[in-house]
Amino acid sequence: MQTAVAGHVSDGYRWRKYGQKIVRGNPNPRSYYRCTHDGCPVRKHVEKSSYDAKSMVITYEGKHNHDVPSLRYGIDPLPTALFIDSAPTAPAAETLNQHESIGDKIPSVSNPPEIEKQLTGDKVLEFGDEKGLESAQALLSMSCDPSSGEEEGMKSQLFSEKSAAVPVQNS
DNA sequence: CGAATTTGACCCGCGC
DNA sequence: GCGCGGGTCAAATTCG
Repeated sequence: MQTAVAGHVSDGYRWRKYGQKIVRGNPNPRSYYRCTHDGCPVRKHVEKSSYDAKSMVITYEGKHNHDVPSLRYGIDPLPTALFIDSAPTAPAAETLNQHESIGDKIPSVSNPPEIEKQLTGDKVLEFGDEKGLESAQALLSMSCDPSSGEEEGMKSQLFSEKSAAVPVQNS
């Protein structure tokens, strides 16, 4: 599954994975993506929540200085699928400390995907387990897309020129 | 053939 | 001053 992701437009933009690393406090690997667009400095870090494999933390750095390459995905607002927390990574890290030995428990807990079904709606359900990650990125990114973005309030949190970590719940 | 993903190693920064 | 962690870059391999 190498050439599947980049070619795939998760949020209207194309991302090239340039690295992956296991970070302390998270049993799950963190993936590093960069926008493949010419001259676009945007970077994106994607990692699963430390204790909830169904939650994803997507951190955006920078802002796209170009238009969306292709918008053929019905960019409908999916606020219900978006979970913007004011303190995204912090709680995750703290929670992790409480479960030092959850290394084996996490995978077990990731079985019941019913909760996110209600939260994420239908779109995410179309994706498989791993595909779900991409769907999360799509949902997240679509909402903060500069072209479709209308709510400056939300844009401020996600794009403000700073990094925005957004925990997304999906399967 | 070209583009993208994966894995490993190296470098930089921060904390103790 | 040393150690640890995080992040980025580069090379190799694989798929479309």
